[in-house]
Amino acid sequence: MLTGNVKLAIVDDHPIVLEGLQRLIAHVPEITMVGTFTEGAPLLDYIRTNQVDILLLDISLPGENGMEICKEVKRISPQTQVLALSNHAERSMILQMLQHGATGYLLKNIAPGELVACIAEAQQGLLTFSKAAKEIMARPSSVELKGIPQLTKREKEILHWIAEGRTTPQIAEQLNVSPLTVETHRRNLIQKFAVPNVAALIKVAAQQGFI
Amino acid sequence: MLTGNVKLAIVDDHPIVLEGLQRLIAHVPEITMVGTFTEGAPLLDYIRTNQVDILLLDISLPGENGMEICKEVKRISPQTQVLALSNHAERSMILQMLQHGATGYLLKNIAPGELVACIAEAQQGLLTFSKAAKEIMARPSSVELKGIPQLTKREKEILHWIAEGRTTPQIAEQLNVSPLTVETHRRNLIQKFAVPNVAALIKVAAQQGFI
DNA sequence: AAATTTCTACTGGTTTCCCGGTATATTTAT
DNA sequence: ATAAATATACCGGGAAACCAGTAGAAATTT
Repeated sequence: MLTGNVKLAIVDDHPIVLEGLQRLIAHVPEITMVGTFTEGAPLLDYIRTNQVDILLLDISLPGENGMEICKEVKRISPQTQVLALSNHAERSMILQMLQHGATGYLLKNIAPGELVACIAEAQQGLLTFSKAAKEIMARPSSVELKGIPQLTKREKEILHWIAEGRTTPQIAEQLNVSPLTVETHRRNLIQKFAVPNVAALIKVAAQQGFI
Repeated sequence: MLTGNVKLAIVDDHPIVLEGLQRLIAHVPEITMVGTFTEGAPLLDYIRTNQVDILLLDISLPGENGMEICKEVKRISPQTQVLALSNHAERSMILQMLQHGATGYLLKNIAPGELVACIAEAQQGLLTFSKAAKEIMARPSSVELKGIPQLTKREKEILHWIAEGRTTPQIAEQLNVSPLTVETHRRNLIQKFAVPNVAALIKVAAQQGFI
């Protein structure tokens, strides 16, 4: 599966994990470990001047944000494929990492053989997941789907325009109704989502896929 | 790969596609086609009273929103695995469908054999993609990653609290600074994202992964 | 050391939002 | 047919957001 030589880098704050991965990779001639890092900043420095094909990125570094690092990596070096490596077994976390440009998500309980297979897939420019991650993705948690309010057609319409940045008077004009009507809908939206204002409304509505 | 009997339903507005899929599935004894639909509403009625294991859902139905249908299906019948079937070859579209509870994404140029393999994977409760979709997901478009403003630490902090629904005075108190300072940061955020107000700010910031 | 960026803070004014209510047609569902 | 949900609209008032500026202190970068 692996072709040519893969330059691999790893970021993880646990030295043991770095050790283990290094030993593991040593057995695979097609993979060259070009760098191991325990923090984000040195990694970002490294990729500015060196080629890294695949990055295994622990996204739960203390005091840092794995997503930010991922985004920055892709900004500096778009051809680097980032594989998130994490204990976080939550659907929303996986989706967020993908949104930040990750090309795959591996749970830390991954088997060595599976890891190599995933690296190979990533090298070929393919999305890849560990099996456990695939299982999580196929099981939308009931928490995620619960508590999602039912919106009427009109409410969805108005929600959309609010998210676009239109004010109440502007929306009213657009829909040919009274601003007071639009305001009522807006208030109903805020109530249905149980949030204090539009800012929070847009946040939760976006999270729940309404926008 | 396929075990037992899979109850499959399809939604697609092109009769030809329905025909073709039906023919294709007829060759696979483990899959039973329990329903074909050209609109969302009849499908939703059907799943309210009948078991469907896997749903192939065309997400570009005229006058309907595939995401809404997907979300509704998962609400009514969480055990139904929804495979999005589409021509839309965009990363953001795929992510949105996953966010709405889909368990996989297949591009319409999928090979018959691959389709059956994907159905089998979905049946096992695993996330699944057609190969073309995997390729798209591994190539975050530069457009997506470009045009993303650089935010300072303070701005990120304030953005976060705005999204939580806090008002300017509340944030000021929390951070022990003047409300006027918070307002300045807020205005800088609105300017950096080139949006008219906080509602739009939260929308684009959420889309770009800041929230 | 100098330049740039970031964080801080202000004045004064307009618009919009948000809250407490109430209320009547029109659909939609039972 | 009757009940429930939806879309429409209003009043009054206080709080917050938004606009157009200016500007010094602190931290960072060059």
